[in-house]
Amino acid sequence: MTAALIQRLPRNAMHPAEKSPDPTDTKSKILDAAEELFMEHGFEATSLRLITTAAGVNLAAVNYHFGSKEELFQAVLTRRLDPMNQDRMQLLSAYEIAAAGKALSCEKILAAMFIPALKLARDHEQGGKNFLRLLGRAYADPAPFIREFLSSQYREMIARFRAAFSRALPTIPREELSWRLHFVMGALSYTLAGADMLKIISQRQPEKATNDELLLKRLAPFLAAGLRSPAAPSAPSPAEDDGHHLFHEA
Amino acid sequence: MTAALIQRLPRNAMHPAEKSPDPTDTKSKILDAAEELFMEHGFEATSLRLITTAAGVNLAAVNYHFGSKEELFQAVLTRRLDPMNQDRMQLLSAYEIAAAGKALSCEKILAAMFIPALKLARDHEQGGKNFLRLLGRAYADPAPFIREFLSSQYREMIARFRAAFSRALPTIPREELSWRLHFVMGALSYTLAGADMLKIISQRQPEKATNDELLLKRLAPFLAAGLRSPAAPSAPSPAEDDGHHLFHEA
DNA sequence: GCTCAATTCAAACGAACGTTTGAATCTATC
DNA sequence: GATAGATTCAAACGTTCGTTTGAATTGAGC
Repeated sequence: MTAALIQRLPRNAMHPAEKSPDPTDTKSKILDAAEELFMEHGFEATSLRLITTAAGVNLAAVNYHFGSKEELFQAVLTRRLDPMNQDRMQLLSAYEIAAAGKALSCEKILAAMFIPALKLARDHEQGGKNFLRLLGRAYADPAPFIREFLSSQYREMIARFRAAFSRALPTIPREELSWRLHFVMGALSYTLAGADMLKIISQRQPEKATNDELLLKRLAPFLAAGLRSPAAPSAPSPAEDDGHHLFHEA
Repeated sequence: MTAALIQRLPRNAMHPAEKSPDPTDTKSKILDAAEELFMEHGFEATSLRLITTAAGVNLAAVNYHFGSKEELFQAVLTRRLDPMNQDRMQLLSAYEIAAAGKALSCEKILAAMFIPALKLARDHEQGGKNFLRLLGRAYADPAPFIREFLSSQYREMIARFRAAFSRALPTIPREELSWRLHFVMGALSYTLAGADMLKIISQRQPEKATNDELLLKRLAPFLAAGLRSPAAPSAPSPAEDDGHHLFHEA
């Protein structure tokens, strides 16, 4: 049984040279096909046979190059998510340096989050266009290995941006800010994931609806207004009301 | 082969009397177990054997009472979603009548959306507490039958609330309002679905984080501020900029 | 207590799944 | 061109899936 642990993996999987951007090799073909199919059908509903057939490679190639279906999914995510979050943090640092010690505006911080995402949304030659929808769906996936992976991938970036927002909004208590950052991430991921749902709301053809650029351009001011809204009192006794007095009158 | 279409279904599935709230009969036991397990693992990853074992019923009972796994999932959703959306629309109507022709505030309209959801979140005896998380995940599920089902279930309610927001925010163009309503639905569903993700952001134990009541109490003012924010110009030429001038400075 | 329809049950069906295997093929190095 | 490692391949593995079947059980109406 211990012999089963010895996987047969390609050499570069052990100590990867980490430079195989050749879009014609087997690994890249698998990643491209998997990205599109995972986005379309979700993780569980996408079989390895579907992926390998679409990629034009042998079924066993996935287990050979990636080890398992789960590791393939993580590889699909990390290929674009890691550079995107690096871009976000670098952009935020650049803004902070340019501000010369002054606090950034909410819009600037949101721009540092959104612009790297937009770069992917526009990446038509690469499959980056599909990736954001896949990412948005991964957020809501209950599979533990996905949640843990995303958690580890996001931890550093979230911490950086939370500190930036904390400086931009000194009057908002820490806990309230955590909630609002949560809402920001939620609206962003849901918006990127659910272009379909827009049909229900707008009840018109979403011809330009898939234009992620326009979408984020409308989302940023919406979120900035919410972030800046005055902090509500910290709700000392929420235990026993009946739910009909939760919202202050306008 | 046409004989295969003749399903063996219980009598009340044809012309249902629609009143079986007995929580001890087979149908209810299946619905309760399915609600919890679908929430925990998602649709694809939850097997009928897991559900029927948890419910303490025979495997074939699902196909007998509901027809198929997909129809079971729809039954799980519709059992609580339909009454909740009815409550929302009735509450909105009550507010509008009480306002005597005057436009409602954003907070009031959001209250009409959130209070029925809160009622479910507090429903501890029933399994209503789990339902909201299941619903939030269903929003992001790529399965066509889920998307079509949700679309049909939400169409009427969304139309009603869009009209209400349109009256509350006369200065916001129709298209911009559609986007913002989309953001509202996104933040709401994501927030309800992803209690896990909060751990990443707050980096503290979410002891009270699962308190959906507190959660929505913070979400509503955040969204109201976003909804009320001044409408941006309608972006006449968004085609060819480089993404670095999307956000106005503060 | 018999009847008949509704429901439950154990068992099996065929299909599809992720993964593994061992041989075949490719490719660079000597 | 022989060698050795990396990669590809067809085939099969064992498991699990949703669904179906036909008999057993239940329960109300006559």
